[in-house]
Amino acid sequence: MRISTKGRYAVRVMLDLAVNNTGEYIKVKDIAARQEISEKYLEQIISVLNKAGYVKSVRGAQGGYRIARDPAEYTVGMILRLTEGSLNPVACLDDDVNECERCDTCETLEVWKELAEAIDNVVDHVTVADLVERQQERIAGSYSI
Amino acid sequence: MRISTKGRYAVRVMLDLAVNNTGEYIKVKDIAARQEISEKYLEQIISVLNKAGYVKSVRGAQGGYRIARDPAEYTVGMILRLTEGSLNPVACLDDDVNECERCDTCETLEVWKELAEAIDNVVDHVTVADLVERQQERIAGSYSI
DNA sequence: AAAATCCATACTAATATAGTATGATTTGGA
DNA sequence: TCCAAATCATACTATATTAGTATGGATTTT
Repeated sequence: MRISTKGRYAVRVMLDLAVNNTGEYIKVKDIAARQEISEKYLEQIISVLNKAGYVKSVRGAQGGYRIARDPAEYTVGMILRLTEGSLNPVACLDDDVNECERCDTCETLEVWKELAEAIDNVVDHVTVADLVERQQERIAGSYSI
Repeated sequence: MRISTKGRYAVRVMLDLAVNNTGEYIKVKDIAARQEISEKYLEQIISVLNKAGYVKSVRGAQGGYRIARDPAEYTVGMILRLTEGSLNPVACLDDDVNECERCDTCETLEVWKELAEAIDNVVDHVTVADLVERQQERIAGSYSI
């Protein structure tokens, strides 16, 4: 029941791009340095975000990435599903995979449904904008100590 | 974010033992047949339940297993944590593993905390007795059609 | 003694994870 | 025009996990 680095890093990339968004394009190298993630691994992850249109890229020197739309439009759930695949705790709940014969009489399936709903309810109600806001609040708070 | 067969089968074993509990000891072979799970794989899983005292065993001919205590005393969460390990979505939340240096300033950690709470809230509030009850209701309902 | 059953451990094939490595392509600037 | 800096694409790898299978020992009833 672990979220892999791929999904977690993707969320951090989106947050990083949102926080550091000035309209300029941001280099993978800079994100990698701030987030302490391997550059090359990050390239692969951000490539997924790029293909999905979550970020915009410019190639060549002075190129980089920026977040495509308003951070409030991206939920953690969207980013995780994109990079991790389904967040359902069992394959029986995935639309495409309905191979299980026992579903009609499977008492545990109901539990996995509740679990899936609980998970969705969290990740689909936190946006990248929320994370930006929380971070700014935390930084503001740390000054007053 | 998938629950493995090990954990899911363990829940089904406990449910099977609860439903079929007559005081007699139940053979792995019978559970495996009802649940359509490999006998040998089931042996490994039930062995974990046995070592934790969730089931009682008797060896030799006419031996088998029975559920140790009242089904209401076993939550799905207990069974999953026993067989799967931590249900936390990230290792940073595990008590023993606190290696991450970034935890103090990690905005995403808060999301994983909320997620962990949501997950716990589901699995810790469904007991094996609940599953037994639901199954009996479903069977009772199917007769009246 | 034989059969049935749990118990213990080793092994394996397939897949996923978390990256590295190599190099091609594009672009701004000297 | 050419170089350096960047994205883009793909292949490779080491490790761990998953989902079992295989082998045989220990125990108990018949």
